[in-house]
Amino acid sequence: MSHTLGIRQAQKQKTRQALLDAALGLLEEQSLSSLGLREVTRAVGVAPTAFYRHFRSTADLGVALVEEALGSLYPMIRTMVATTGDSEERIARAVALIDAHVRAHPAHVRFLARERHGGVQPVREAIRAQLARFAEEVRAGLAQDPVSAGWDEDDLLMLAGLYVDQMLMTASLFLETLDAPEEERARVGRVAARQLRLISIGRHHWLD
Amino acid sequence: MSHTLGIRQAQKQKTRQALLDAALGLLEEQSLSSLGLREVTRAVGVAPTAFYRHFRSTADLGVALVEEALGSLYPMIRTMVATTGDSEERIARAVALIDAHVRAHPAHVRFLARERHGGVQPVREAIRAQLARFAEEVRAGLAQDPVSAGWDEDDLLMLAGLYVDQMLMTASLFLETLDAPEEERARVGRVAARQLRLISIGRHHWLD
DNA sequence: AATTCCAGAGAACAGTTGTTAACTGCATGG
DNA sequence: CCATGCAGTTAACAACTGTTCTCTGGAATT
Repeated sequence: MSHTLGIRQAQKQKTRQALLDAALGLLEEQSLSSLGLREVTRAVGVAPTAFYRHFRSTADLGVALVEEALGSLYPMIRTMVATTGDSEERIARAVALIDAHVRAHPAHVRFLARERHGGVQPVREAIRAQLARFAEEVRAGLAQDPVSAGWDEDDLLMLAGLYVDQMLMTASLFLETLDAPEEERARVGRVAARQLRLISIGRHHWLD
Repeated sequence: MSHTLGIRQAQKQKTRQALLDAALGLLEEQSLSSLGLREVTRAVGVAPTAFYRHFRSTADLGVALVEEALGSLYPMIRTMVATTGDSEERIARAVALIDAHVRAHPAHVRFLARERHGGVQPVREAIRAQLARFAEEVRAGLAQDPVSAGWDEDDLLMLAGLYVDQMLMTASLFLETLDAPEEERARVGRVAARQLRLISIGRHHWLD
């Protein structure tokens, strides 16, 4: 399946990845709509015109970053959905997973939170579409759960959307406490767990 | 209390407001971090240097916009908190209020959703601080409700935060359907109502 | 009526931006 | 081994940016 790339294609992909990484770094303190193409190439140490060999524009780069950022998020969602145990265990696991993901890929989380409502339409749309796929995945997972017996398909998707949004909000809060005292970070985790617990309780009594 | 401004101060405030309005308009298709000072003054029809008579920088303008945008949101929150009736009535009222607010002040909602996680730190901080005030207001309202008898103060604030976040998410979704068919907009409203219902159910069984 | 104040104008600055065209050198396929 | 392809370079372009300094006209103060 996997074909060894020629040294030419390999070098190209390496440069492309360097551009993506540099962009993510620069986006720590600005938004995509203010990210300049020259700025990115300068950070990589490559000529401005080289940018065009990989991307049509910075918006195009943004769409590529969506794939990268959500690509790293996808396995986490799968893990969360696949996790077994009672409600309380699953909640604790979920919060811990979010925490770990933010530590592992802070720039990815920042990018998603920032550009989800950001100023570049194609990027917003790409994020929306991918998050909808995630919600669908979560819905499928919820459908397996005996608690969901008798649930409407629409209601399951509604709940899945709530979970996805909540996950992103929590991730963003963890991000803001990345270089705050551990105590603050723990507080954020506790609040997030209780919010998930409240949603879980609502879920159990939905059909009353 | 109210002092009639001299024509000088009046003219100054008029220009300032024109700058704020122009900025909100320009931010429809970009983020604050890419908004140029010249761009804003050009839209108003005033010399670039006039900008400095009102704001130190575009970040400063952003903070002023936070006050404007949240100032228009505040009355809505008060109304929502003050609304009486059973759960179902209050939810319907809340969704209708959000809908009406998005129609009345789309640019304000866009600005908040966009810059809450945006690339300008002082603006993010200003929004965070004001939303915390809103959550406190909601918490105080919830505390009055008999349903909240026996609730922890922390848990009430946790719930208030959930409501505030949910309100902003819903407002942002309504915003995206501003020029979509009415059917789509109604669908968004129904999903938002069901999410609020689920949270409400969780609230009623929290102390079980 | 004379003086001070100050919102806004005008011009100029050094530096930045995206995009074009024509190039170079090296990996690749025939 | 030679011809083609193509990632990355160099140079130049007009347009734009934030910021400074100087100036002006009319409102505010005395």
